[in-house]
Amino acid sequence: MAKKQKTFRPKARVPRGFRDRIGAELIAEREMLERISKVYEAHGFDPLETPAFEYTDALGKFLPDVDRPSQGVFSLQDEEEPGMSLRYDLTAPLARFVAENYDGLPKPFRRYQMGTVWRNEKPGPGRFRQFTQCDADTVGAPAPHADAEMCTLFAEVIEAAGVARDDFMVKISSRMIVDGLFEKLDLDGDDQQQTRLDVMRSMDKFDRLGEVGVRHLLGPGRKDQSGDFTKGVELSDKNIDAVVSFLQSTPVNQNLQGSDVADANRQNLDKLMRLLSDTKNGNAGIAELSEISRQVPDDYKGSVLIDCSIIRGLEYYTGAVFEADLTFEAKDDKGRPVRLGSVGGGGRYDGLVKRFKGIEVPAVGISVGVSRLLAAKEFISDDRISYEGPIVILVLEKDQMTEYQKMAAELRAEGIRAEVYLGGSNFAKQLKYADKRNAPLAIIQGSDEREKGEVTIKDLVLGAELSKNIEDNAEWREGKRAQVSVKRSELAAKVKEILARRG
RNA sequence: GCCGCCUUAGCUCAGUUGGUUAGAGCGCUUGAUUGUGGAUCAAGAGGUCCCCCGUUCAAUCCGGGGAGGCGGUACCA
Repeated sequence: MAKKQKTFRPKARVPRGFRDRIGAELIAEREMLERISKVYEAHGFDPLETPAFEYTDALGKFLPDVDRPSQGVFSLQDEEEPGMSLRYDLTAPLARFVAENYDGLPKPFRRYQMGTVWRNEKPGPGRFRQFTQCDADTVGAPAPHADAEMCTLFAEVIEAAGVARDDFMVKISSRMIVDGLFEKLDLDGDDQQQTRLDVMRSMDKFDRLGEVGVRHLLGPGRKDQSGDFTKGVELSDKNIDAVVSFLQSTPVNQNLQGSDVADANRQNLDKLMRLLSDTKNGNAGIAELSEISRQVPDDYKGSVLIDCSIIRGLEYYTGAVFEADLTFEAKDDKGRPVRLGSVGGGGRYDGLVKRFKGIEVPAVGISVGVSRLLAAKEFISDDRISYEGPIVILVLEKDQMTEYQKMAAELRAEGIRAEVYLGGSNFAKQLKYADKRNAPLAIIQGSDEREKGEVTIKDLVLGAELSKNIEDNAEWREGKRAQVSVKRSELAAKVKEILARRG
């Protein structure tokens, strides 16, 4: 009783949190990366490539931690010690590279790097487990000059990526002034590390949860709309007031531009002075922020805003922190407002190389989230990113294949994408194929044309335009206005002309 | 990780108060309009009703578990 053997068919599916990308999206990303790296190179940064894998112990200062075993990192299960993991950012590999090659590198060492990173986290909308980052860092240069350059660089890069200057803002703050705040609140004891972390986490949510939400988090705790409860930090009312007041140094939801930014920065620094001038860290932080913003070139002063609610990388950054935010309003397909938010971050991390070398090496850098920028650009320009397919040369007579290939070669020689139809279908199907490929033109040579020494060039874009006003099939077929016949020898020149006419 | 909602054709969704052949629109395939995309017309393909277990004479529908998706929240170097 031979039962039919069931053949195993794996389910064809992309792994959770990952995605396939094709055509237009890849081309758009490639162009954006090219423009970004041009800016980095113009500033003197050299390209660097490091492998996708690093030894796990090189990856981060939280890894492999006891209480959080490799959380968020894809690791190989292997006998090998210390084991390898996919990099989750480009900064840790940079620190490793600098430590490994320290003696031979020019100092300061300035490199940019674009590459894929992986994070083993729960995916969300616009949030994937594999994505591209584009970083620039200066290693071995102290504040504030290098920090000021990073602010300018950030603005230049985002502008180069295609976002208008009024549509984004580089926000800066400093970990030192937050430390100043902790001094002021008597939270600077060695035994209060955890409290400081919790307070910073709460502060980081200011833009999303607002004053009320943050007050709950700092106090008794907060219940979200699904009924889930987040434990609070249980600060005193007086301290909560102080933290909130600190966060509100910069007015939120107010689109500042140009000289307004300079005013806001001045007011902000004044306020910080009143609040924190009697603290050691606060003073140092204020001086540094003030100097950084002073050193930003006039041209970009309107794009660099001091904003104390910027927190970022809790245990990571030691000085300035940056964040690039999009400031324009966007709506999704259903007309609901969309929070576009941050398209990049960065800051000063003076402790990273120390993990490897034991010596303090000051470093500062930025990281641009390329996919976020791409998504944002789709909101800016309403028309979807689309690109033209190749010109398709139809095959009407199979024995003329060599001739068709010759036509394609002639077009390619002029720098025009062209391909000969390689399927097995009839005329109408071939045109349908060309249509689906988004081909601008189709090249037609059947026996009629061949005998006259001609080719027909059909303008598919114009044809689609004309068809809108035609209901009748006979008229649609007869009215061959969207095509011209030219001498065979003039093919390439004529195609070029038609494409140029359209722009 | 935690909380809530959802899962029926390639896509968007109907539907079955538990019953034999599960539907629509769009898309797709084929054909007609004698060598022209669109429109029109005709025909057709496509489903383990997310998966597993249970209740039942009978489960796409009820119960339990799991997976995936969406939203919120936590973490985010």
